[in-house]
Amino acid sequence: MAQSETVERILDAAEQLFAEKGFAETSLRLITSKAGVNLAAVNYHFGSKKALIQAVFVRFLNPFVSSLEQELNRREQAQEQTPSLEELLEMLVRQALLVKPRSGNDLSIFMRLLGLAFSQSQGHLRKYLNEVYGSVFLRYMRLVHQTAPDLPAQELFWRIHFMLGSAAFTMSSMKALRAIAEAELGTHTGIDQVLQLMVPFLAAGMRADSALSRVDRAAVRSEAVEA
Amino acid sequence: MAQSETVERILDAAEQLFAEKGFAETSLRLITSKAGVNLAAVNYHFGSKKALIQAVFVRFLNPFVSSLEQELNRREQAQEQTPSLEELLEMLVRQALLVKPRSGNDLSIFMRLLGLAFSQSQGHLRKYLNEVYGSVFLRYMRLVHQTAPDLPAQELFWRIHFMLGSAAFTMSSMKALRAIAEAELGTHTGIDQVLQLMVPFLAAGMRADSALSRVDRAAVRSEAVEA
DNA sequence: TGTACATCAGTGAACGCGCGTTCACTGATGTAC
DNA sequence: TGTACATCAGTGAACGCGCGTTCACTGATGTAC
Repeated sequence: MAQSETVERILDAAEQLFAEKGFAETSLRLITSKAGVNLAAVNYHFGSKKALIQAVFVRFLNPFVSSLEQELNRREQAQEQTPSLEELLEMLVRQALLVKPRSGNDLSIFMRLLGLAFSQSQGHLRKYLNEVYGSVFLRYMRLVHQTAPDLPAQELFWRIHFMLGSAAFTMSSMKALRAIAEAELGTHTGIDQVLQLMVPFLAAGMRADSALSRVDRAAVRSEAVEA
Repeated sequence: MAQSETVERILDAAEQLFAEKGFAETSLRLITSKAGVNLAAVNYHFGSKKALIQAVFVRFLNPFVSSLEQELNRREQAQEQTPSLEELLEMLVRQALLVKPRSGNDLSIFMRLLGLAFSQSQGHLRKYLNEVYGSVFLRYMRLVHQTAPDLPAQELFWRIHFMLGSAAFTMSSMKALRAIAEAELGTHTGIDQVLQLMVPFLAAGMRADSALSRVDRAAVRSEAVEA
């Protein structure tokens, strides 16, 4: 077998099976038999199952994150005005849709893995992803913060995680939900459409009146009226 | 041991361990040793691990759902006007906070299990919960639909699942997120506060302008102007 | 009142299975002299 | 040009482990006659 075509075959099979069944439920025997390679090859090339999981994520997150980083750089150098929340969310959607399909349903695999990374990750993965991509994530979050400068930090924190939850859950259940929608409503919805539907929902949620500072701002307003 | 105190001890231990580690990662040996009962007792009393998982959910969902059902009945008989979306969401929050604590941190266990039920359920559980609680769920959803009668059915479907995602993710990560918030922001946030923060976020998301019918309604408005 | 039997919660030990990992080995290719 | 050695991708079989489940059994309590 030509120099390490094996590695690619393992990554391809693992990526697809992880997306279908999750990490714990996918055995190395299943991966290697689907890939048509020897069982021991995973530990030979990657060292362990944990390392294989990380390698799968790196392979598909690297293009995504570096393309996101380039867009952030471009915006910074062009000194464009601070993007709106909708623009920021659509930036993510665009990067996601740009991910070059290796096979046909690659986008749905990508979605599901992204969702799993947050909801089913076992600590080691979360820690690893944070080490590798944490700085870009922070940079993006700073821009999100700028779109809601008056929101109390505490409320911003929770709303960001409400958004994250919507996205992670939707993406990890994307395939099933699309099937249900088609069966119950008779409407076929593309993955890109679902992501586009998410943008106004999340943006409106972020823009909702603060539940924490409502009292404060009412006080501020009445002071202004008195003056 | 008095008549089936064993059953309660198993349920208590299982409930807590499932919430801490998830279903697959919690072995029967761990559960029975924490409960101080014999390993074989689980299969004697429940039949299988799957049946134990279902029993755990039934025990804590039954009071929650039947109390929700009573409130729905009460509203229907009093012929109150259709509740607003905020009222509907707060109804859930209230039922959740009402769940009588068996032990100290029972509410956080309840939250986490509810979140896991959606994000980590292995089919058999989802199917079972749908059979048992599906009708109440549908009844509640019909009320949600009434708060947004003009939203296209397709968009309603997806927005409901965006809400579900926010809630499930937040609840299943509640403990970790509250710890992070406390470490990074120095603010202690109660579970009830987090749920209250979620209400305006979700309600605003549901109320956002429809991305699907935007064009249609713009057309309707311009027709009205012309007339 | 006493004896025989049935029921049932609970037990201790073992079973079979699938898992991730390890290990000695092969065979092809490259490198040094 | 030929020989000896090193490197390295890949292999087949086995190892040890923890898992859910099963099974024969115990001992207490209830029931029938």
